[in-house]
Amino acid sequence: MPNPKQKATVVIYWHRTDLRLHDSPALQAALSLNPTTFIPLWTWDPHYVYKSRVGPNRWSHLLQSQTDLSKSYKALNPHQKLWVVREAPQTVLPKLWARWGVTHLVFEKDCDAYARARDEVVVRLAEEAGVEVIVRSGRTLFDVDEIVAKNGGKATMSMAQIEKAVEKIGKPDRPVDAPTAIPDPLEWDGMDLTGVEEEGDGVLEDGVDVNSVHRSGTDKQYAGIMGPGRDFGVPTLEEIGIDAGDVRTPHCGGESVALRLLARCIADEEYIGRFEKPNTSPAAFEPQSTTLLSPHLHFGTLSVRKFWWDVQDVMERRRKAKKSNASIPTNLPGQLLFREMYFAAHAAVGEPFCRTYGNPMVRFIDWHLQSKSPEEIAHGDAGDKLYEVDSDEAEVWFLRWKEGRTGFPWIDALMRQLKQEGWIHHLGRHSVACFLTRGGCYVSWERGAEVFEEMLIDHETACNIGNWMWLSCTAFFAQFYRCYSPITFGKKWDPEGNLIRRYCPELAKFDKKYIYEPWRAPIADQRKWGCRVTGDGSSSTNEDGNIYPKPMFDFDQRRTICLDAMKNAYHVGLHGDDKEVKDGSWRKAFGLDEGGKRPNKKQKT
DNA sequence: GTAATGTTGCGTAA
DNA sequence: TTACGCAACATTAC
Repeated sequence: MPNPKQKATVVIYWHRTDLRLHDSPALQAALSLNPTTFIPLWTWDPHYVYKSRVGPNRWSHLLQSQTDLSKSYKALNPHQKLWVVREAPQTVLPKLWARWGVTHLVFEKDCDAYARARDEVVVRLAEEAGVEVIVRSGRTLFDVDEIVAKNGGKATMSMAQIEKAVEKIGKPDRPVDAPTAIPDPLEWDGMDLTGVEEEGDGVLEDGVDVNSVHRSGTDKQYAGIMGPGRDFGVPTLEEIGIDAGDVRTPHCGGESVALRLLARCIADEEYIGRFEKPNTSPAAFEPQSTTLLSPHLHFGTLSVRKFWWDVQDVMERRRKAKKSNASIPTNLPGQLLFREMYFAAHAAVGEPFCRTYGNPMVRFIDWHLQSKSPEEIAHGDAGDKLYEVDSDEAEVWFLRWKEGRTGFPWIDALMRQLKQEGWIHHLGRHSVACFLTRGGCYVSWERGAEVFEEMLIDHETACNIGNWMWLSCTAFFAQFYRCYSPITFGKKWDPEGNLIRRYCPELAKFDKKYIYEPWRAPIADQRKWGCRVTGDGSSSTNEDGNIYPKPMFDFDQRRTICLDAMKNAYHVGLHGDDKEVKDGSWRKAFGLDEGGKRPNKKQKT
């Protein structure tokens, strides 16, 4: 119990990447302060909420996770909840410290580039205000800064490197217990922030207005600092301005869901022990072939260390029973190590990690729809598009890819599953990413990463960017001659085409002989099966009834063109931080004309 | 320096 | 089902 003679200990626990109570080292550190007052807080983060595009499915997942956490707090202490404050942390936290008499700020370490910049500001302001800051690692198996240090300060670029680096650190810590009691917040009069939103204008010292979107008037998300009910409640979809009908994912968020899901996976010891990612089917749905735990790792509704150790314990029991386990990197612990690898690479490179421009670790390729430079965008010279439209044809391909109307059913089914449900299997992501970049459209991986960022419920910046680099052969992986076919690859897993029938229902009656290449079906059969293959997919019916688009290009032709172009780009050998990339002279190195168009000549081999 | 290796390719032959 | 050529990258082990 707190000693009444001592100064009150008023602790804000700032939830960000950790919407859970179980195995949270930072939460444990906060509670071990033995607070007289404890305030579990969520601040509306302008980066998460506005800058990055978040689709309805991920929004829904976030709000479900917050609701679940809030309930768990309430179950431990009826006066408690997750207190949601609708303002950017950099501007609102100092106001809260003053108003609530805060002595300590505690949070889980976040090494994403934008988060580090944000947290540096917050920590500096806390020091100025005399608030003690406590930070603990817990989002990853290891402190990623320590991984980077053990890798010689360099980005971890391969499984071998990450394995060596973590070997030097040892085993991840075992999970810590969830709290069994939570101290009270302030009395309501103390919590009430009436008038606080008017204090200050929300602009940081360097002139950056982190709350501009709040006040823009075009966004409904800011209904006062305490929310429309003036009770710090978790926002509703309506408050965010999302139509509930747009939330179509069947996957649910929240710590309690995560722990149930994990327990169900762990109970199947054969599945856990023998799991090998490349042997799980990208075409499986209901049930999917993998664990579906990735969204919970993203929101921190599941502790990655609990996942790791629950799996390790199963494998240990199997070893003792003389049963064999799959090994790194294809097994479950291997999957978690890939996550560490991408986090550590992001931590080592910092802000340029998320793009090509200025990024030393990424190859520069003469993609279509290349990103404009940050300077152009910052100066407002970029116009309405943040990428260069060097080819109208490629932009059409990109939009058709995004909307799932390429005319290749395997690609379209996956992209429609992604849009509807916010999740597709890892190998499905490989298929569509290869198709958009080096194995079809030759469109910049950055365009694809943006679409995934918007649509995936498990979107994790480091993993998403890293995987797009991998698939586009710009970093981590270089065997660009291994190209996924939009026809063969799916067929290998799903010869009946059940995934296609599910997500492209207009093709549901097609014979399996044509399901991956419906344009080859005779017209009479197309009529019989109730869907004509014609047009570009801009509408789903015509006077003949249902229609499905013709393929938007000859894949074999495009594969050859892309392969030659990749060979040439590797020969040119530029990287994101080379001066030719910064000053635009890369076009000359690639033999492109002034308008950036490709001359019709054979590429150098 | 050379050879082996790298979570997850495809098409063809046996 | 397995093996190999395809045309060939980067890293690591030796």
